[in-house]
Amino acid sequence: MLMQQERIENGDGYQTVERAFELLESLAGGPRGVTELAVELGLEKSTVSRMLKTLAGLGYAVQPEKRGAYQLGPRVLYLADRYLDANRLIREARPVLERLALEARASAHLAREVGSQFLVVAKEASPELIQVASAVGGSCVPHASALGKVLLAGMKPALRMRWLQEPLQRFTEKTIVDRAALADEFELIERRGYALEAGEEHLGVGCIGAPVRDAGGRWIAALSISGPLRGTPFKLDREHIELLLAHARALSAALGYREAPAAAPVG
Amino acid sequence: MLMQQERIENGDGYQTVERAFELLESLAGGPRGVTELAVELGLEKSTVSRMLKTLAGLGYAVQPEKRGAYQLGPRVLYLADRYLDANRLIREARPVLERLALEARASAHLAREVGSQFLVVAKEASPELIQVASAVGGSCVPHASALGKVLLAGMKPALRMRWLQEPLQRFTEKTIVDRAALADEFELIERRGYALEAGEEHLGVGCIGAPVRDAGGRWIAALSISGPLRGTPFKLDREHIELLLAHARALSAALGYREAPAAAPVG
DNA sequence: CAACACCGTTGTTTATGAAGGAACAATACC
DNA sequence: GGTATTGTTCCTTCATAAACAACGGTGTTG
Repeated sequence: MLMQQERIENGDGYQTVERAFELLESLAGGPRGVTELAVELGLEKSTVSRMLKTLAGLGYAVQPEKRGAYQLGPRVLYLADRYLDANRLIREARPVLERLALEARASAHLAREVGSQFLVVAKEASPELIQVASAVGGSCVPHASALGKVLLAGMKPALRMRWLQEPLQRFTEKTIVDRAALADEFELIERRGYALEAGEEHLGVGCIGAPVRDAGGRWIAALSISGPLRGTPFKLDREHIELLLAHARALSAALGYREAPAAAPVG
Repeated sequence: MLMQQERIENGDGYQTVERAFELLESLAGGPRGVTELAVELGLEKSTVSRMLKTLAGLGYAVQPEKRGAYQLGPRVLYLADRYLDANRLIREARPVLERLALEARASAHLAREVGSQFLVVAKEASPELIQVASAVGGSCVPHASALGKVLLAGMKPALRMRWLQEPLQRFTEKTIVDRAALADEFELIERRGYALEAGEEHLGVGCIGAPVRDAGGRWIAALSISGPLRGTPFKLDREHIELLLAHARALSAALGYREAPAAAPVG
């Protein structure tokens, strides 16, 4: 097969499979025609046509009408359904996210460490018209998002180091790129039990993050609410922090975490 | 590449892609090792190992620990999320299914025609311990399930014929395989507005199906409750039929369907 | 109404990239 | 400490996927 295009990262990994998923993820953006996709991905029309036919045969794509455009097929639901079945965290989180988004009038997200990334594994969009865009399955920045900072703060310092080895990218003037300042930040988050982020990743967008604990008390995931800092009811204030913490505690409880009984008041 | 195994259906379709998805769907059943999968699918260990690495690189599989077994990755959630975004029917159906399953104490399903199949596109498991097994993304039998019969009953007779061309498979002694009897059945379903099925596909399992209508009144999907005919509160009785119909009407209304005003009583 | 432009599909050919087989490195288990 | 089993990596080979061009539709336009 002649590869007229540049093949940069071909260390290993099945080229054909990678292309199939590229195609599928393009389809995820809405119905697409063969020619359109071929141009978008720099492939041959015939390749795309045959690939889509394969995907359609498997149910991961559908072609509503003969000789027409393709779109995502319902078989993707099967995989997701099975994934959720195996992940108690996400299953338990769904209703919590729904209530949280509604009450906070902000977008609610759940993230956790998967492989070597921090990924958003569930979300509920804000009921407000204006909301921050995000996608399930996307990754989040370790040092510049409330979700990432909570996940890092919950790790043993040795593990945390491995996440902060690479240079810390600066997204805005508020991004914390100083390692000493970040260390203080983690200490603060661990002590207070929540993280704040105001424009560190995107200017004008704020986020509050809180840990989700498993039965052993470990911080295994992060729950957050986020939204524009102006124009919606969402604010980085005490009320929203308490609301988030309440729901994070509820989710932790659903996972079997029992809070330590409050210390008896002295005297 | 030497294909020592029989390659029966290789008309077209990318072999590598088909294998990748076979692998993924195997993983959907739970964590699997490389060797295990290789045996299960009749592939070479090396092939499976490389394929899984590719899938892991894309996020569709994960290997929780080095040199360990693989499982499904969170990227599958992304595709499903986008699919749902594009499908108002399923989005609106989810809360309806939840309530319906809880109130009927039975499994609730939503099915529709996709490509050339009737597929379950959403479900909510029964709150009862004993429940019928089913999977989102699976297909349902046109002539022997309540879902299938409702979908067929809602079609124009000409279209319906195309679904019933092949010989009608008999699953149990109750399966309707006589075409005249089936025609009567469709007429009945259309008149009553719901379908009953008792052991036609699996002995001991019953199902009630009702149509979901779009704004134009067309039957675009089928909603159902199903469960064992003994051992749970689920029954094929008037109470459950009315419950299902109420939720099906609610879903239709959410999709913009306005019921015709009841005819004024005569006299 | 014919000519055109566009789309998705389908042959055919070729060398590329995936499959095979075996050896390799880690574990876990006697 | 040996042994069995796991997942990974080499290397060779040829079957397979990519390219390219021609085809058969559909809708549009002069």
